[in-house]
Amino acid sequence: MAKDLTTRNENYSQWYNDLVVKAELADNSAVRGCMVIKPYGYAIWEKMQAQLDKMFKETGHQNAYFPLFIPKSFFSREASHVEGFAKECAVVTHYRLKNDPDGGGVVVDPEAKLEEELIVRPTSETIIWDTYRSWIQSYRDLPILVNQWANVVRWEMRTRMFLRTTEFLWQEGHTAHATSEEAMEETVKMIGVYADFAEKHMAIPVLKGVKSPNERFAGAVETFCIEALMQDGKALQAGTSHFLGQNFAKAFEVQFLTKENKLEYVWATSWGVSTRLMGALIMSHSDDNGLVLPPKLAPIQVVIVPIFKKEEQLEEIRKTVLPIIDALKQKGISVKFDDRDNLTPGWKFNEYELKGVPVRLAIGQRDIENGTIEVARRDTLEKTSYQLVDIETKIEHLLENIQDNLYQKALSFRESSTHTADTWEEFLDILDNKAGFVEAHWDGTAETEQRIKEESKATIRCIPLDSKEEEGKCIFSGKPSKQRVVFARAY
RNA sequence: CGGGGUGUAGCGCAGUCCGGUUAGCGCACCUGGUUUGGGACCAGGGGGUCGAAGGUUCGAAUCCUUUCACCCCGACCA
Repeated sequence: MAKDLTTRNENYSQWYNDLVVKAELADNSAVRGCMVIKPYGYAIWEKMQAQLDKMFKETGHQNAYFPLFIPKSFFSREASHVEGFAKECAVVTHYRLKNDPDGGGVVVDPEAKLEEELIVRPTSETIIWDTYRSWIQSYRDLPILVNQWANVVRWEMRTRMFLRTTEFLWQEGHTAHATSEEAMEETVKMIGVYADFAEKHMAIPVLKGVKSPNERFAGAVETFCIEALMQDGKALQAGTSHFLGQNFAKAFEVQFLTKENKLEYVWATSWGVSTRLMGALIMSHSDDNGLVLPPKLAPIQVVIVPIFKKEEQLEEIRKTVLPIIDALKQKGISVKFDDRDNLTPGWKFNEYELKGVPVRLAIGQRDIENGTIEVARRDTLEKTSYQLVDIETKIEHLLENIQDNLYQKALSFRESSTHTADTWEEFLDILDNKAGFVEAHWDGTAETEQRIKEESKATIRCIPLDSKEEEGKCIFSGKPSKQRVVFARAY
């Protein structure tokens, strides 16, 4: 864990930004609130995509693609949906530019005004449900299990790299079902897929739960989420899965004939994760030396740094190392041999630590003579000398060990950062002095939730799926409550 | 939209208060040499409409006016 992360909250944004830039994950761009994802950052995203895509296929889903532009009128079909998104939409009003008659530049051609404005999608429920109407006639057309990889635009007032950008990359699953039960089952299944991905691949423990009505997706009947805890003690919503009921089917008139020849509205779900997961990854594991990547998502899992004085020595190292590289690649491990001669080993060590490469091998004259290689692990920064015999298996196990260790570390951090509060004073004290998750009783009303948010800046992150029934009193109103919910200050 | 800050070489910055040689430093880059087990060193070199526009002045990175962009804090955030 990065030292003093909780005490440097004020500078945490700066620290986070610097890391994103220095590790060459992304840069701010010329466009307000947008960012450039650099090749190294994108390579991590691609690994996430590949794994998620595999998991979607394994659960029976197919990919498809829908338009970027959505006619404005589509948004007004579902009342709470438009209310949720109207404030942050980019709107296309014209389709042409022309030379500025008063100067050298170009201006929007007033002649080219669109009759109906187009909205750059902030999410695709509307355009997809408008399309599904033509795909669905009978129960035999169901279920539809479709996922889209796309970019979306939300004109947020304040942005942060990866966590909240004006344009972001994501996937959005949109499914259509014949029954409520089946749709709910899908919703729960997909939040499970996300939780598995977060824990097994990103090495980030997450709480699975449902959102309070206030925090629900605009247009959803129920929103399931996974919530992760960052090292500064703030929560991050890492993924959501929504049970949409028949809201969108009714809004877009999507009906089907049942076996019994009865006309019924279709049941829907939608679920998504975004490049925000990159932010979660960075903030969960990084330390003062830079990024720490879990082996399963690291574009480079092993880097080999040769230590040499003369070209002949490099040649000798290369001869020793080539079979090792082959053997590692045979095991599906990605290896980089950094034989650049214009940088010193020390420089390279720092560079790869900054970029979070899980395992670093260093080999020089001394090692060649002894038949050894120096192995450094990024998570603990430990250095050990290994015999070259069967090195690929040892590295393979080491990578597994690092993956596991990162998860355990993050888990014990979360556990030690999860507190219970039974009074309002206790609640505020924990938020101000300890941060993290706070388990507390809530009377279940939106009014109380709102007041708590206003007075403490903390929101209900979720009502955990596994939370036990427990009699208690709401920390704010004192009214009776049947279970604890999880509060935190959040991104 | 409020409060604060920053724009000077690819990156990071000094210089601005108090106007005055040819606008400087570190990193990076190029050439040569020595180096290389935790961000090497020496020598030489290239790179700038000082965010933009207007004004004051003999003279503006520096003063005045206007404007743009970005960052941080807040409001906002399925």
